[in-house]
Amino acid sequence: MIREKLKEYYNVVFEDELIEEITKVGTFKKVRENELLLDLGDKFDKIPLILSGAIKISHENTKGDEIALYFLERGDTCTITFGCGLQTSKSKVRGVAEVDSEIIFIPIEKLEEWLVKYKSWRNFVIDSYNIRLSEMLEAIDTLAFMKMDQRLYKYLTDKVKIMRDTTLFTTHQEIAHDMNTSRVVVSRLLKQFENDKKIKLHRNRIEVLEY
Amino acid sequence: MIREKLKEYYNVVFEDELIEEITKVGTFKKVRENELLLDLGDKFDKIPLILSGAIKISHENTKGDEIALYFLERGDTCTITFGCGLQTSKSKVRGVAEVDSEIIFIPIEKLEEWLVKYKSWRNFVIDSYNIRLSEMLEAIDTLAFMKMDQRLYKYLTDKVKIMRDTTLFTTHQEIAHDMNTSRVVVSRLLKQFENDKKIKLHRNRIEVLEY
DNA sequence: TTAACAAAGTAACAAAAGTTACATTGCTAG
DNA sequence: CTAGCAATGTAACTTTTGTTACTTTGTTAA
Repeated sequence: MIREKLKEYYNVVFEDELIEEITKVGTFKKVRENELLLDLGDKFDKIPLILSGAIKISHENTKGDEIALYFLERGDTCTITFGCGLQTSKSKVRGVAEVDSEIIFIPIEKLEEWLVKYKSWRNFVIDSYNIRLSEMLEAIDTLAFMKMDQRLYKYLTDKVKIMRDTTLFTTHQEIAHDMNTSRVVVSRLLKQFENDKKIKLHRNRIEVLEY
Repeated sequence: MIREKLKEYYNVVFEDELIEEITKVGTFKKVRENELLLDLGDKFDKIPLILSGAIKISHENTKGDEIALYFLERGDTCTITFGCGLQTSKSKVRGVAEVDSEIIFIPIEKLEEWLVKYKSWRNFVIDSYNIRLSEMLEAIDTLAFMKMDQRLYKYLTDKVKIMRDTTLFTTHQEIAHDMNTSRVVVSRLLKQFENDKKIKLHRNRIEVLEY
């Protein structure tokens, strides 16, 4: 079953031989929407390969404030956890399934072993790291240079792309939480967007008209 | 000469055989304070190994606003440039020598070649990436959760650690630039810190008393 | 010694974001 | 069909940050 899933989603990415190896040692898991995959402080000794769905990665400081960083999608892996299993260091991020998702987990020991054996794995690891660094840079960009209204609009349009649906099922409170601001601020700005005909507001639901 | 430098700074990190390889293909460079090493959009096909000094890595958006991300020090490499040489992607960051520094440059092709051959290189690359991701996370933390006064104080104390000197030779304008805020805001907060006996202000110079 | 200039100080105001408090609305379980 | 409740709307206010404009202070080169 894993073999079929891999061939479906990773056929161009990995060599046949590597797909066989992953089939041997990988474990497949379906996760439900809102399921917690990885919490802060976890010692995570598996490499996740996302087959389908979306995982929201967020970061929390010592005071308990939280901010959403980025989403993992099909073809992604969570490089930020690569450090968790190897050394004594523990996860600094949280991963929650945004929608029902399918994941294959690979034991962390294979990370290095396969770096030696498979060119496609070397590319995958390096690419994954580079993509993740880019995403972090984008998050920094957003925080450093954008005002709240721009950040919020980016949040909405990014989510539309991830969910592949112009209707977002979420609450103002949840958005505020993801952006580390207050519900009132979000409601105020969303109302502005609605007046500007960029979105349409409903209870528990936002239609994004322009994106 | 490179061999001696490497043995001095990277003896525990790299296997002897790898040090020989680096000696063969690496080029040594001394850079002066304020020298630009890597600019936005550059196609950078070298891996830098920092031997001494400090390189300030900063990020600029399309509008020209800039923000300092972190410093590279002895033992560090700039993983964020690993992507620049390989694909068509170009540098999204800028690197400027904060003080006189010594660097060895390695051709980017060696990145993958040595992943296969040397365990110490695999560890170095993975560790470097993980460290960089951590630093990025810290930058996000600072931007998302801290008020300007805390951010500024962190800026000062971080710099004291990097420079190994409690006296910082800088201007309010330069700090404002690094933090993407205005000079007036920085001056105002610094004056507060001085009143709180945390620092002492001079022209072009700040003494950090508590850190 | 002093003109010139960069750096720093500061007041006054504007804009953005956060907070409090309460009203209104829409959904759902009984 | 309605009580209860979570979600949303909104006003009023505070705090933080940014901006403008002008003054004062060191430093340096002529």
